[in-house]
Amino acid sequence: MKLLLLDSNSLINRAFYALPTLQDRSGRYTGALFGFVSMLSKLIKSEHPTHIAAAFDVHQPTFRHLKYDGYKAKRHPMPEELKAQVPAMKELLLAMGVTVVEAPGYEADDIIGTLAAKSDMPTVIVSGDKDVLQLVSDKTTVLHTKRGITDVIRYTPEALLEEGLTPQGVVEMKSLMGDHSDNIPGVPGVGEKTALEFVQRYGTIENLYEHIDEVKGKMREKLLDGRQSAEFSHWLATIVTDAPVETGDFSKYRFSETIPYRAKKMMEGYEFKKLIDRFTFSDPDVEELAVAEAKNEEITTISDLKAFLSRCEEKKELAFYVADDRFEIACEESKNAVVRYSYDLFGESLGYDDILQEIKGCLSKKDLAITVFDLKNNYRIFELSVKEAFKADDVMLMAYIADCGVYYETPVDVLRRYEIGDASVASGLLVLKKLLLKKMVQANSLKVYKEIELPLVPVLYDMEKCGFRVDRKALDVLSERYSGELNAVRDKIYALAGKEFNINSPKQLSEVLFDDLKLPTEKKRSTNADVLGELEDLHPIIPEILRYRLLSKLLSTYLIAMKSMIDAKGRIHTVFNQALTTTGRLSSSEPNLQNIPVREAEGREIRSAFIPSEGNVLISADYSQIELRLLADFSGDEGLIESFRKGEDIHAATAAKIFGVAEDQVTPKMRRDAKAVNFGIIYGISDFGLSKNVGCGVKEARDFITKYLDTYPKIRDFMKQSVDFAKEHGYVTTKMGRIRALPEINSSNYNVRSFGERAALNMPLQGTAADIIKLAMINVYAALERENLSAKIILQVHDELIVDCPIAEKDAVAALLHREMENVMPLSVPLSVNVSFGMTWKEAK
DNA sequence: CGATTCACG
DNA sequence: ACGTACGTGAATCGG
Repeated sequence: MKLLLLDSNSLINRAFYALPTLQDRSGRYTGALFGFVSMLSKLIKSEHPTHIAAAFDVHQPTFRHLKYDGYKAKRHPMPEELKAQVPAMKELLLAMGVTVVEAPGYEADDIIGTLAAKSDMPTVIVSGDKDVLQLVSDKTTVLHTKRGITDVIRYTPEALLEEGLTPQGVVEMKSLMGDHSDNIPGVPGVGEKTALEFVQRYGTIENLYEHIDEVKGKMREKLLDGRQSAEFSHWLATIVTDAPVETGDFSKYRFSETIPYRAKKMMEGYEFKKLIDRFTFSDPDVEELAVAEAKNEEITTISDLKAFLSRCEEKKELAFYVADDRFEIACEESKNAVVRYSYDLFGESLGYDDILQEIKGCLSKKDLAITVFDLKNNYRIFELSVKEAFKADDVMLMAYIADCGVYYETPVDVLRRYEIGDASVASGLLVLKKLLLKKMVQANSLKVYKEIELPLVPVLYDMEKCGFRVDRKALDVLSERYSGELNAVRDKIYALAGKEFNINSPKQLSEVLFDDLKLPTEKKRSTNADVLGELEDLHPIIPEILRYRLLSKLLSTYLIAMKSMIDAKGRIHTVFNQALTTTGRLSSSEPNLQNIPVREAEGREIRSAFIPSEGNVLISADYSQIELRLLADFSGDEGLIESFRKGEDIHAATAAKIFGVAEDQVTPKMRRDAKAVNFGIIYGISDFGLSKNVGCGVKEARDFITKYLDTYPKIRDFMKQSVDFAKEHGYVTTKMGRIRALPEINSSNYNVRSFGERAALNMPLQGTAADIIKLAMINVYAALERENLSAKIILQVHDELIVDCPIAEKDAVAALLHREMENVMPLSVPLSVNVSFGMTWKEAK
């Protein structure tokens, strides 16, 4: 959350004088508009405000002005060329979704002062005037446009202090030195230098006059003569914080970086050619759809509800949404039923369960097109068995596929994004369904939704419901063992440091290491394992700290937290988020079962607490090198393809080739380095990143990469083609047509652009792997059912499936997993799956 | 609530 | 001259 407050009059003035006189074809003046919008585009990019208020002056004589005759009267009159642009600016801002705020008789800075005072989010004020510096606080920063429109200085309390001022000091300064442009008189004969001196010494003018005896000579006379003027100036210079503007509900100022399409039309009218590219605009189809705002109809009786639902059945269309306090139902875009529920003990009004049962009755009806947001969660809401899991369109998944890269938590988020009124959610879902289907057809990604995401929903629901059996006692034993050792290690660290401190605090730890113990550091005082690893031999405290970190991580994240999530049946149920990652992977949370330790021995022990159901065995089936195989397929590189076809150890084979030795001459280090390069390629390699990972110089790393790309020349072409495609189209895709938008790829910022280039390489590989395992899950699930096997998929960890399998089915299921997973999609290299068994997850590896 | 750290693929 | 591997979630500290 961030609030951006624009001192619009000041900014539009800056813009006007900073730019030459511009006119569009029809002769309208556009210079100030252009400058203002250009500035705004930069602010949006750099600040990412969630709320914006553009404050404008509305001059009207009020008592505040009348008290001081001549106030503002002397201000330069606004040139005609600028005057005409002010209303045009307001119109354009409104079109862009920026709230324009005015209050008769109040200046823009009074409005800003009020909003800044009342907002409870971080606030950034943008102005060309220095008055607003008095509003600087820990919460509020000021961006002062120094010269032109691009030069800004950011004022925080600290930055202000460096100029020798406090926020209040800004007011005190003005009271003494005055401000010509604002017609604040100040004390005649006192300039900036003197004023600053007094303010630094006395703080306030009030205090200055209390100690006026300390001021000598002519200056004292000037001050005494100007006292009244100083006090009056003080009053004038103080920005008010009680202007009559909306401060109760800041949602009025909400702003979305997706700018309404009609603003684009307006900008085109003003001929802002390049400037337009700096904004993201909403879909042009959307606004015609958005016209129809649905009528809401309150339903209060069970018979009305029944009637509405049977109408839905007639229309063969049903969209619904379950909220905290109500259900919403619709069968057409123009009408939305709202059914509020209450907890009425006498059963006189509609209760949650009554409504739920009524809707539930419709779910199994044939020929009824159901639309919801987050289908899997709706299965849970209706407490459905897996058999009852109904078919429906899921707008959350549609938006995830059609509008990739934007995370939508609620249907309201999607409705807002498409400017569709959020007052009627269920009918809004119908509008969205139509729109998003169209988008997917245009983008060629409908298949991903229909054939991957949607059929995956009941599979995931079943997995979540089933859960993973956990041996609570085994967790207890580990907790005991690790917390005992943790205490011992903690004492050792205290002894070595010579004091007690919070080892969990990176700040305190770095003070102990780099200040108390004087361990060497190159400017970064990070305490992460990489840095500590380099210091390992320099002090005996380092290995203890690493050990402490390891143990406390295991305890807090995997032992204590995990235990609290075991249900009455001794099982843990994760939640798979299907619409979150930018690549198409799933994510797992509450708890995350996709990051249970495996790499280190101690951590791996935790897997021995994960066990099969009674009478079952765990089966793990993981794809071997799936992303590298996809790299081989995508690039068509013969060398890499050949290695996979022959079933070679790919890292060893790579090492042999890039180091030019026979395969039996490959040392472990050579294989390790080759493996790092293989991974690096998948991540969108950089010499620096590789050098850090391998622990060699950047130059050596560069040589590695060159040798690698000479060995597999088509990979070089593939990398270039991927980046070129992304630069041209602004997105990349997987083999199945899943899309990731990559606006970063054409950024003028090197770091942002480089990130885009790496993501352009990585996403098609990681995303296609995600598509493949999702398809495999659907196929495995169907095959298990078809063959009447009662084995259950219980977990997916990106390239691996865990199955809870009756011992009698063990061999059949293993064969099934091989068959379904390896034949999910034909590639120019084989997909290879390793299957292993165990009575604990640790054994099944 | 952001930053840091570390667990996984 | 710049600062870098891709994708996640959870615990913890400290403002």
